[in-house]
Amino acid sequence: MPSLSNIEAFVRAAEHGDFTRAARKLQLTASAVSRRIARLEEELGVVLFQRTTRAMQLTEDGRAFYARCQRILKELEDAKESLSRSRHRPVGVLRVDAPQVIGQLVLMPALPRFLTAYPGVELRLTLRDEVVDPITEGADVLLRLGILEDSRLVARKLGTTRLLACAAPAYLRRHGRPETVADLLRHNCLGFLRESAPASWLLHDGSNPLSAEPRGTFHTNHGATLREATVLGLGIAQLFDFMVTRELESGALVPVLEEQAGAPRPIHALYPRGKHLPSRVRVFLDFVATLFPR
Amino acid sequence: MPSLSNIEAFVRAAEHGDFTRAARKLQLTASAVSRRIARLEEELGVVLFQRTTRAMQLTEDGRAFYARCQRILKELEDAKESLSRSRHRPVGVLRVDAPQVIGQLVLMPALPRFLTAYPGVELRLTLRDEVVDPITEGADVLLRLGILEDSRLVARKLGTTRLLACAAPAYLRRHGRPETVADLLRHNCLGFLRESAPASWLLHDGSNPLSAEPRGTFHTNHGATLREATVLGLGIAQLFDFMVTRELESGALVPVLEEQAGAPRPIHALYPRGKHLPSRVRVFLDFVATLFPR
DNA sequence: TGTAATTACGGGATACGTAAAGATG
DNA sequence: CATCTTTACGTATCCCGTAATTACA
Repeated sequence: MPSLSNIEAFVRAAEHGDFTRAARKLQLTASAVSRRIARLEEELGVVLFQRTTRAMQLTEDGRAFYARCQRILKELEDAKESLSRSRHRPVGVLRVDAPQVIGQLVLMPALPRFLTAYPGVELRLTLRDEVVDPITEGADVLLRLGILEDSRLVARKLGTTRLLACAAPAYLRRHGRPETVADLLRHNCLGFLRESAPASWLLHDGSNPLSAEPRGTFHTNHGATLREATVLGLGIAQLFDFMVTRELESGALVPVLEEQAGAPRPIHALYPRGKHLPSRVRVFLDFVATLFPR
Repeated sequence: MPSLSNIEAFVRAAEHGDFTRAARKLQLTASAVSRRIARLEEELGVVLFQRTTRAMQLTEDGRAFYARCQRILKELEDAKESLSRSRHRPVGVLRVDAPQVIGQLVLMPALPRFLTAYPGVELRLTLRDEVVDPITEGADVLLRLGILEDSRLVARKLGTTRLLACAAPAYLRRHGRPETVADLLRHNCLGFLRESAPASWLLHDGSNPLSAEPRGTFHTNHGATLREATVLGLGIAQLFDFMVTRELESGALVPVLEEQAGAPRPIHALYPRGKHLPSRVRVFLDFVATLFPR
């Protein structure tokens, strides 16, 4: 791999047709430029300049290489330039939209760290589970569970999550522990309300995915509340793993039908395609990427 | 200017998502990779990776920079690759076509140096002054005086030349020295035969270019012979400067009407546009470029 | 607890500037 | 003769590897 500083010396020398002037441009001595080019020639195994002791001109190899190097140097300049635009201290309004459970249970606990690190940022966090048009919503970043196809958006995967059926130990002592999906019919299955109807549980039976309707005595559209109901022993609920990390550790909840749990779903951050991202969006994306285990 | 080795470390690390594996690929230690990336980040003033002590992932800045660097590295690879194809020892038939005077008086004296340097090259040199189609001719390189427009060819400028009116001192003693263009009518002006008619002399009178018909008693289509006729005192002839360097130094010829000499004309080497040049062509182009003073 | 990134340290290679030499227009 | 490239030499810098440290899974 040739060194960039050598290439730079070569390009400047080719431009000026003169090592001495190239050296001035590069804040170096002519001696250094001469040696850089000699090193580059050695590395490439090719003569780049035809020299006399007084002057020099490009060889054909030199011409071909020069044209390419010029482009490469320019592209590198561009790459640096586009980064430098991102070095501003992030400021301004940042609109983030997320599902309630993620917002309340994952985002919120970590937010003080983010807001302290970037005091110039004003975060407007909307939490809701209805699917609305993300663009007309006017959000800068959307967090979404599962797969969302939208060619206007770039999806950055943050991690994966699974729905786990859980229950309180007290509930299981009273009602027994379901061992098959069919057993669920004899249990109080709590559902997450979507469009005012409980959402189906997603499971699988060996090889095939299957869904089961939660026919229990309590349903809510509020994730944290559903979790509390489960902890209190009201029944069995399907909850996202990140919602119950602490409860599983402490034993407040235990998993049920683990082998029949549904497929893992990705968690994505979505943001507009194309144009250069404002700093506040960039740093927020980097921030949320730290919140989900790989 | 960031160092390429740092960029390379960054790209490999981004590809593998892992400093340790990147280090293996690069035949380095993880420590070195870590420091290279740290240096790069410092230079750019930007964080490229989000690290924990056990893992790392790209930041948004890192992603943007990665995409560009990948392209840059690939282009550099290509540039080296195209050079390496030129490292073969030049061999094969090289067809060169040139005007007679250039061939005989400039090329020929230097040819031993070229042919000794590249013993694998078989040079077929055609000398003629008729303008024929250069492509159907099948030449690899054409040397041409003046401007030749042909979009199928690349023109590389080798130098410039001027037509100088010259005469032998003995001739001038006998016939006097012309001081104006009009004086030429009273002199024996020797012409270069083109299409069996003497070519006009190209001069200028102060600001405007003008041509004069050489109405003398000897004309030839053979440059060296025209020069010899002039040295022998037959008359005045317009000769290219490179034809008479030695004669002017030795005093065998002296310039006449120097102020009225025509405009300098470029000397070009022409070769096919596009495709990769064979080594024999490349080295010949570099060789002829040394034959004419800048 | 093991693995992976980081840091401290010492040695060695590398690349610079100064200065002198060589060469060409 | 002046200028530009190259080379010789001494030095300073940079960068690597080894090994110890830290932190996360």
